[in-house]
Amino acid sequence: MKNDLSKYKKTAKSVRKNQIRINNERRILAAAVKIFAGYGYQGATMRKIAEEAGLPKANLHYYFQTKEQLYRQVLDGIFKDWLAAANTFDECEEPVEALRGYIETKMDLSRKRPLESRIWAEEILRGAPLIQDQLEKTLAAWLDTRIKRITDWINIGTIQPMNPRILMYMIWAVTQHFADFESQIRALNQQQNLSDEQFDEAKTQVVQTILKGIGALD
Amino acid sequence: MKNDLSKYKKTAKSVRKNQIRINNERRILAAAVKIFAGYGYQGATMRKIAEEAGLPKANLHYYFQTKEQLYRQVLDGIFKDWLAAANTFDECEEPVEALRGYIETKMDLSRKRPLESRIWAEEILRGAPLIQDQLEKTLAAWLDTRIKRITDWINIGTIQPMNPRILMYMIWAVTQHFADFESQIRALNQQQNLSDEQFDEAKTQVVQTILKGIGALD
DNA sequence: ATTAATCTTGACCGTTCGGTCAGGTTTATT
DNA sequence: AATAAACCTGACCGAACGGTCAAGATTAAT
Repeated sequence: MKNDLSKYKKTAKSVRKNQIRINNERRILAAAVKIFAGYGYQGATMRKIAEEAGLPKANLHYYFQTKEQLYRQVLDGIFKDWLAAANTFDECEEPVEALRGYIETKMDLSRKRPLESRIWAEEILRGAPLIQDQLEKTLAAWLDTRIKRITDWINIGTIQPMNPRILMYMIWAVTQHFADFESQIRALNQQQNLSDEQFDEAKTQVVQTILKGIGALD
Repeated sequence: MKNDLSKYKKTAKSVRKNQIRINNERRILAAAVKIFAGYGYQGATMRKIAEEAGLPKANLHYYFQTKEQLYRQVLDGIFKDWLAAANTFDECEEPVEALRGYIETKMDLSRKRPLESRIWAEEILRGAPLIQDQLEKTLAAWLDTRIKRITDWINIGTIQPMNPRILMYMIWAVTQHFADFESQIRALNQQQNLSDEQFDEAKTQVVQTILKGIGALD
């Protein structure tokens, strides 16, 4: 009994971890997102991340053995968010509303989490050295099932014939552009970030243009 | 006379430069494009660029005093290409053909010069620290005049009402995506880069979707 | 043929990087 | 109260970075 109890406690602890550990890992990861997004993987330094987190540099290495491991955990978190947003694609049976919902969710994600979008973009830009597996397996599988859905819509004549894969590329490109190229958009908008109203207008126009462009509207 | 002659020769020389200098600067710039595109500004090292160019590192510093100056010249070259492509927008009076031509030119540029596109994208991603001026002045001016043209088309009813600025963002986003996210597209295409046929299909669909999306087709 | 200008390069320098570690402190367990 | 486990951190390390420089080699001008 004594044995069982201690075993149970040990397991519970290792699963739920210590509160200190939970807190510090969160702080470090949040700081890492900011610094990786602002400077890129190579430009980011453990010193800058430590400063941002308000912790000594050696402490980072206590929780994350190497810079690469810290970066991997940041990427993992981003990928999970990405997949969560991606599943809004399946919430509607009807093509117009399914696509509209997905595009709007992706736009909202770009608006609310631009840093994460930029980290992802830089990783792809560098040839996706650390996430190639995830792209080739998880993302490819996700894309294949959605392509099948779109193909069904085409076959029953709800939307016009086209290559669904290219449609998804277009959606990703446009929605993520508002996060990844934020500094260019700002420079072309009197050095002001898009206001909520401007962003809403963009969101509406993006949805309208794409849906109309594939013959799902009008 | 002797004085005049020597002065003239000096001027001619400094304008046309030496053949050795022309050659080596070209070699170094070509190597720099490859390395900056592959590793990013911070990840690129003068050593790697020197190896790629087949020259000793110290020689790079003879032609380009600092890494930043070399990078600036690379960016300048890219910006010039960008503007040259951008001017195809003005070649046609008619909106459908003007937009089609511009989109196709941008797609071709992504296909033929993906490295340059990626360097540009990374610079924007990092907040455009070195090209903010060019964005706010040259690019903003270019965009404004094209927005006026599109607005005219809207006012005479050739294309439907919308925000031309957002249309341009969408065009940039989609066309550059095929260069900037090439490694993601490859991972989702059985680890193969798009074939010429696949790219042509993408080009056609991008043009069709956007033009139809703004009510310029069908 | 001589001089001047340009080009080339191995060796070197100060700085900063990611990462380590010993030894102290705090927290949890018994 | 005592012991163990987890946490903290200043000081340090080898490697790699951008950049420099002196001295020699090559090319151009007279």
